[in-house]
Amino acid sequence: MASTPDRLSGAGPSCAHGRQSGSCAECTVRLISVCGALSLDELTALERLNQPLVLPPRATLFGQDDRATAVYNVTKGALRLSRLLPDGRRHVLGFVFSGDFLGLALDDHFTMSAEALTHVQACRFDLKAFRSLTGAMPSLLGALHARTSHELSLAQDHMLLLGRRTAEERVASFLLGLRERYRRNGLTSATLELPMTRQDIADHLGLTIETVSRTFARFTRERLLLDVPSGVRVLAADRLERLAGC
Amino acid sequence: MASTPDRLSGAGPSCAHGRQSGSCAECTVRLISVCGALSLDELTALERLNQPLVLPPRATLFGQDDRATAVYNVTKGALRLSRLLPDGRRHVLGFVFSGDFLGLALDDHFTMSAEALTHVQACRFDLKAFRSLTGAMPSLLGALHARTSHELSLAQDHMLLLGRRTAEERVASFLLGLRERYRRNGLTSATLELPMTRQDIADHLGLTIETVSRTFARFTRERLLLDVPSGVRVLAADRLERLAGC
DNA sequence: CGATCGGTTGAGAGAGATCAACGCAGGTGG
DNA sequence: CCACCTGCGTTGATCTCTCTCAACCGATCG
Repeated sequence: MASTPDRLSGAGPSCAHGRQSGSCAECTVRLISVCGALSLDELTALERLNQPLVLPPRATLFGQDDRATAVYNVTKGALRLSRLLPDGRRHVLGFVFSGDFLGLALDDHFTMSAEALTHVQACRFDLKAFRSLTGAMPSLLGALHARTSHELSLAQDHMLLLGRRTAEERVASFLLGLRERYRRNGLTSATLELPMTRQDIADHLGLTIETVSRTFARFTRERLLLDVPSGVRVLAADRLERLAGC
Repeated sequence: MASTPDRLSGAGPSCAHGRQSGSCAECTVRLISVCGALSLDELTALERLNQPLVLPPRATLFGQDDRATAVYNVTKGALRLSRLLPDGRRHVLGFVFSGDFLGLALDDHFTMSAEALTHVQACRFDLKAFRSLTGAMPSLLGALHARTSHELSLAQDHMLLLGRRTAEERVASFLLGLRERYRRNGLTSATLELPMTRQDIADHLGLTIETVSRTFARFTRERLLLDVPSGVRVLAADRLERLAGC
């Protein structure tokens, strides 16, 4: 089946997605991104700093403990944010999609790595230049702060999930959260693309790959999900919501 | 249960408490707080907004879903930040001590409640006034952003703990984290005050009260800790660190 | 065609949850 | 002063959900 909008941006023939060819003002992700907080003048200033980049799947945008020299705005594709422990255990902090901003580090060093799950397009901004820009643009700083606060809130939700929820609730909640996110980004398809592996999901939900696999299998067996290539289709969102437990 | 023994008692500005006698410039927690980012002039402007308040133990500073009308800077005591789920499960997001700033909400509504564990003193700032102040003071906004970013980073650490660590590692890591925190606040005693209950710790670490109690008992049995009134004394920080696993 | 990777499934084990009993301190009221 | 209650913590016995270990499948690739 030829699925509807394939990934997160239109992929139209005009190739006007992302920022590769058009200007920031025409950017498809502008309104859902931090850039949306800027005036046209400010946008132009920001645009001068933009160094467009593309990444193939599996490429690393930045690594844990790397020196932070830039911030990024993703315009196409998906990335995985993860932390590795000395003993090999891994935690996937989350996934990053079109319109998401990333790269803010505490003390000029990243505490996580970002790896492309798909073909990725992003705007790169040199950190120093970006810093001086935020200094001159309170609205940009405000937008960044709002975004960070929002992420903190999401992190708190996730802590509750990790600390108090069963495997079933975690997977259901993950799927619904992803759906909601795609929806906010303009993708309303019932088919959930899952660019990440089962292992990624497991490391995100604090489970093992086997438990994730079994839970997906059970959901499919119980007609909550339908397996489709490169993702799943949600058949019974209401029942899934009940399972997720709020 | 949601019974609140003492609701935030009206603390008149004339009362001799809060950060009362001294000025912000002399405040003991200034240097470890957001106020540290301000110039003296800015500090004076902030100080005019300050409504000092005190809370007895068990009092609620603000409740989950309350309308956010103020932000706070804790100058004395400890509070617990928690979220309650419809089904009764609770998650303790963390604990707040002297020098900590709290009250930032996403959309003017809190997503958590804050309850005093001890006698608490805090500076209250009306949200509207505080907002207009941050608008005029980029340095304050920057300090807030830095703080939120730091909290996000802590939340990410905690996610890893909740998702991938054993009960023993969680408790050890909790104790060391608390010790480090006290230390940064100038408290170097080997005795760790534990103003929170075992249940609070359990809800913070994603464990049950029984598991927390058993783990404390094991640590005591193995001479890692010594029970003292209202806390513990760390006897073997090195071994505790090994148990915490980085 | 073997090798590798991602995913699935089964059997058994174990860490932590659950259920239950009990101890102790502080408060309250007779 | 004692009886009673409540909140907090500890400890024991048992259960169960998830992990661990292992085998296997299909797709992809050099």
